[in-house]
Amino acid sequence: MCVSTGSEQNHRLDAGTRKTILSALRARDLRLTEQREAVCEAVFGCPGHICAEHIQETVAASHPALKMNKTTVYRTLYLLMELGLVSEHRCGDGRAQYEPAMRGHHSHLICRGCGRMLDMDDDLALSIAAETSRRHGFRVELESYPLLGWCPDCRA
Amino acid sequence: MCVSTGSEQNHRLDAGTRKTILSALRARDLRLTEQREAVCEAVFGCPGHICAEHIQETVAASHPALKMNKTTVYRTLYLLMELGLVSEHRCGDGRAQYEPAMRGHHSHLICRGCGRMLDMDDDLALSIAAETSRRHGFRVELESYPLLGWCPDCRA
DNA sequence: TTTACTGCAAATCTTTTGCATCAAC
DNA sequence: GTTGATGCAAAAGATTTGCAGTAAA
Repeated sequence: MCVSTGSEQNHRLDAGTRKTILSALRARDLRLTEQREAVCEAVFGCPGHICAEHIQETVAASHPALKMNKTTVYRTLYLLMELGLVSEHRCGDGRAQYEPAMRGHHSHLICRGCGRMLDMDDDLALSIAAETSRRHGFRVELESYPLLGWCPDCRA
Repeated sequence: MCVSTGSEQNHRLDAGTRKTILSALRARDLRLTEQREAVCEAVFGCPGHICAEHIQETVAASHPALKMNKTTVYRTLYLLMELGLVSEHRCGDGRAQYEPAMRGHHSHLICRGCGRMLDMDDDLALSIAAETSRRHGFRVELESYPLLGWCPDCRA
């Protein structure tokens, strides 16, 4: 199952995001090809998480003329992770989920019922992180990995 | 990588656990074969979580004469889950982890560095759930969805 | 003209399934 | 003897890798 928390948005990358990606690539003498840009559009344009297969489908829909092999999707995701631009979430059914690494500095709650993504209070997130660190020495990455559960509407 | 959080204990099943398993099987007209008993010994004798491959290794070590196919391990685990005796956690690297279901509904921390799965203090998990509910009306499912981050060893 | 990037196919790795055989009640 | 359980091999599904060809600087 691919988790996407709303309608698809296959627009272009916004200028700031594109510039960030471009300079991260340039710093390593790497290139921003059409395929890479299309993968970025899919990942950065998705409001929630997106899996490799869904990325390929999204690109196929928004760039019908562009050849896009599944291997290229995986290689691009790996590269974006190395660059620190995208984070990977391997959980649940065998499919990894991807999302922008810098998506907000706030944490999210994702409802398993309606798929809605809620923003968590920053100080709640901070206190969870602080307490987990204090007790276990473990640094949770709440910004990258949302808490899943049930929203008030779906708790019924 | 198989995650096991302590030394191996390949004893027999304790009488109470064995009886629970036996009656769950009998209630469905199923049998407690040597293979099934050996898988149960591995899972219930492991202080932490154990993966399918590690179960097979454990059984091979403790029951050298017993034939034990990987398929049987998976089928037995599936059965034990159906019976509600074992729970499965698919997270981190592609390998599912198993543990006795009645070992409490505790929550986990998964390290993005080494893939290790740590148990979270129950009262920490409870207080996170309570606070998230109080502030957002959101019921987090920490038992099913672990927190990801970095363990003490990998924080360096 | 060098070096990166892509597509294709094949390989991996974990888990599942089909089927014939075996064993428990 | 039924019916359930196992082993083996092969399939399935997601991801990775090898390699030759393509394209960007």
